[in-house]
Amino acid sequence: MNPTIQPLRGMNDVLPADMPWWHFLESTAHGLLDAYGYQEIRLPLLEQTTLFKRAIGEYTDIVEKEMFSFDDRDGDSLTLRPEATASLVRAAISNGLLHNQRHRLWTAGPMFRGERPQKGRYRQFHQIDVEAFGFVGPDIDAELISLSARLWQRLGLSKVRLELNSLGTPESRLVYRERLVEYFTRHHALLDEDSRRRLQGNPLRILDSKNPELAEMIAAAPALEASLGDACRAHFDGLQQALTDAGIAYTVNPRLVRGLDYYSRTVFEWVTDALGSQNAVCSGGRYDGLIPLLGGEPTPAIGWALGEERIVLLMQELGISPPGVQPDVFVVIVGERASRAGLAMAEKLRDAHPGLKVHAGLGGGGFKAQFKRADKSGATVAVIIGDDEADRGVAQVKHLRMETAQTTCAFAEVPLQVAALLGATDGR
RNA sequence: GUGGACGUAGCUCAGCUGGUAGAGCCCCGGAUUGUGAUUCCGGCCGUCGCGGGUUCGAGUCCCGUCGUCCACCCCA
Repeated sequence: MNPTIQPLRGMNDVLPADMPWWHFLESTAHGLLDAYGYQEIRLPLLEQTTLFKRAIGEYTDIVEKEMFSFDDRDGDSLTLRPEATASLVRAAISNGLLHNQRHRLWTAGPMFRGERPQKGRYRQFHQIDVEAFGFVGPDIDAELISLSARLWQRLGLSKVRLELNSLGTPESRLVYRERLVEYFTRHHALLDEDSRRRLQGNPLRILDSKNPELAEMIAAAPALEASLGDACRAHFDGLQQALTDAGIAYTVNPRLVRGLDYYSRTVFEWVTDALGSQNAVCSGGRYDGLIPLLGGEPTPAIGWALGEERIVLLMQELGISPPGVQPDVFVVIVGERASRAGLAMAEKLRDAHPGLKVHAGLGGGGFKAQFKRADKSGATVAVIIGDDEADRGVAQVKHLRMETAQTTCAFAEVPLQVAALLGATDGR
């Protein structure tokens, strides 16, 4: 045997056993987005490296050390997208979607970041990403958050809570940033190593520190809220009012700052305590300034992204079982002559009832083995064909979940009998 | 990127101070030769992540490497 090949670090196979949760999440989200009037857009996985440098910020960790970048044959630097927003904005600009227009868009797929893997944090991970362009007011902020809240509700997800903050405008943030740097510089002796590093690059992130020794000093730091302008203040108030109207609970977390540079005003995060340290399952915010940065007409914009792996993990953690995918019918096939008749019967059932889930008991085995498989498959009804039946042109039809007699039917009668038994179960 | 734990059958794991691998589950077959549970019997499955070193001898010790997990960092 040849040596086996290990998968790449942080790159996972999503196995059949987990797919029901993925489908549940994706189909629920898809349905909800449709219902809210959001349109799907599909984007390339590769973009010019410049896009992310400009959008996310040249000096963020993501761009500095986590991107999968490489040169193509022409020497151009390409990057596997580390997030969707930049690509989506680029696509909107490339296709002229931003000329005095409004758009509600969503996309889903894999993202790539070269981080050290951990549970709920992978190098290839999947996001569902929702963005709205051209809406100024806090109403769209509230709609987007309501949409996410409704998604949790539909998925049966508890143990998530909403945290909210406003970062103000880039200008006011700059002023605040200076005050913060001034404050932390004054307390430089108290800062840990990480925070000293952050003081250079992204001082706002110090507010987010998990180090309990810094808690007291951080709590006394100037509050971002105080440097909010009137317009931002009103926007934030409007959002909170709308959320209260919608009955969505939230807490304002003044220390909630985002890792990406492009956010302004509203930022929010759905967090959980159930997944260890990777506690953010969905986060987003407003980024009114990003589009001109990428060469588009100034357009207000807001969006969020959820991590599919984290949601799936959380659903499993909470014991949420997705809708089953059990077959309706299992065709028990035993014997040489039964083999042909069995296959034909499975097809006949599919012809007669297009939506019917039919598993054919291929692969041989005796009656005992076939019935074990039928039982394990979760099928409701078994259609049984042995050599005996094949010779006589009949099949046995048996309900596997109810104590009723097994009946013998001519081949032609089988679809009807099957439908009758399924009807007895769930009113189909 | 930093610190730590770990990597033995498809899965969960055992294997003490080094002497050439075990259990349970799963799967397959059988228990009056055509029917799903339980029980019982039998069977299949591993180059002990990979590479090197020490040793008469390594799953067991050492080094390297790849991967997983946890915390930090970062973030979905």
